[in-house]
Amino acid sequence: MQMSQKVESFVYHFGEMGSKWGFNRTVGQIYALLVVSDKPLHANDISEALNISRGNVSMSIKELQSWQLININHIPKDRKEYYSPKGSIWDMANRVFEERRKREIDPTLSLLRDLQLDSPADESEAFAQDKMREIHDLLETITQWSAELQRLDPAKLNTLMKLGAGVSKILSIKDQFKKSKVDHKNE
Amino acid sequence: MQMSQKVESFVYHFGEMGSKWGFNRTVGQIYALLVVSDKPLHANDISEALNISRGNVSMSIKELQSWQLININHIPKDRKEYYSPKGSIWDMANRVFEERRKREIDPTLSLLRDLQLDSPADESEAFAQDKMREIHDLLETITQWSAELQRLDPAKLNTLMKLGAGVSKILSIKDQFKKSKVDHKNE
DNA sequence: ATAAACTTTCAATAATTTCTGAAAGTTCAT
DNA sequence: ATGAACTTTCAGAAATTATTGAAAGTTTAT
Repeated sequence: MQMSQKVESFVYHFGEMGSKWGFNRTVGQIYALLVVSDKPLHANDISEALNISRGNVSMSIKELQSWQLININHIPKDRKEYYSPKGSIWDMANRVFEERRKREIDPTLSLLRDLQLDSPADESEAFAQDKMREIHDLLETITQWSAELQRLDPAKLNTLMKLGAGVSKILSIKDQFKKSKVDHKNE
Repeated sequence: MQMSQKVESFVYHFGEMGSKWGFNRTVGQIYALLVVSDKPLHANDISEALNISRGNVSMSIKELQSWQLININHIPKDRKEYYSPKGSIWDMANRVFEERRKREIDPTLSLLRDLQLDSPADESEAFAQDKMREIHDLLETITQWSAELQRLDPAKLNTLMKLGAGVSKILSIKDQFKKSKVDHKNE
């Protein structure tokens, strides 16, 4: 399998970035390749296109499955497994956020909760525990927000953004709304 | 310098997690230590508390500076540099988001823009380019949203969350508001 | 100008992560 | 039950990333 110049740039770039997004280079490349392919690919296609060993493809596919990022398809009369990306691009982003949250935020939240449990032994420990609580609260807020954002469908989100209406604008609309209700009462 | 048991757990955990958040173990540990310390620390304090070489402390401090996460303080009559975390916990989170955006999203956006420039050579390239555009749009939306969120002060954000009002709730308020304006007209 | 008290640099080394490929495992048709 | 066509596993090799510590650099006081 030959990649076009464009696809190649994309795939390699995604490989480099992928490692910053929580999975390794190969996993990133494979996923990128699957996303821009107009048909599902089998392991040998992938191994050949990306010049990586068959074993590596197998491991990476497994990793992608653990992130729930791919589907496995079968073609009648063909014993091979064909892989394709699961869901929309928006779904992908959600999965990645979700998975990262599980791996990176949840354990921290749970540790911080534990460390709050018993009371500080002295002044400096009180200070430390206070900071830990701050971080805990922040992480919890972030977690809640991201859950909210995931609940929104992307079309709605996009329309809002395109209108130039950011969160602050929405918040001010909320204020106006409250105000407007008060005005009603005062009429 | 001796760390209390609690601080030690926190610092080591932060070290492990740090590596997932874009900086390495040592950098994470140092930052965590500075955050929970009630006074600024100098390089030897850090080196001793964390059992890492003096050189490593120097490199890591430099890294933290590049993330704009620490302040350098001086104490009269003392030649040493004393380090402390810069800004609030919320500021820290913003810095980390911001820095990661620069390193992880911006380069991708710029590549994807470039790849859109010339028109597809064939059908399959058209498909690929279309997917790339989708990803581009998504990343742009995320970037805009995160910019908006950063503009909000944390207190406001927190109050909103505590009220149980997520984004979707706010959006529905927005709808009600629009509706209410229409009602006015029809009155 | 010197020396003391620091910080920074960087080549060598250590630790960690990723990748390969041969061998073992699985599934299916006959 | 066998073998063909696949996939998975995993020990060792390769690549990458982090750390040390000695030497060089900087700053300040005298």
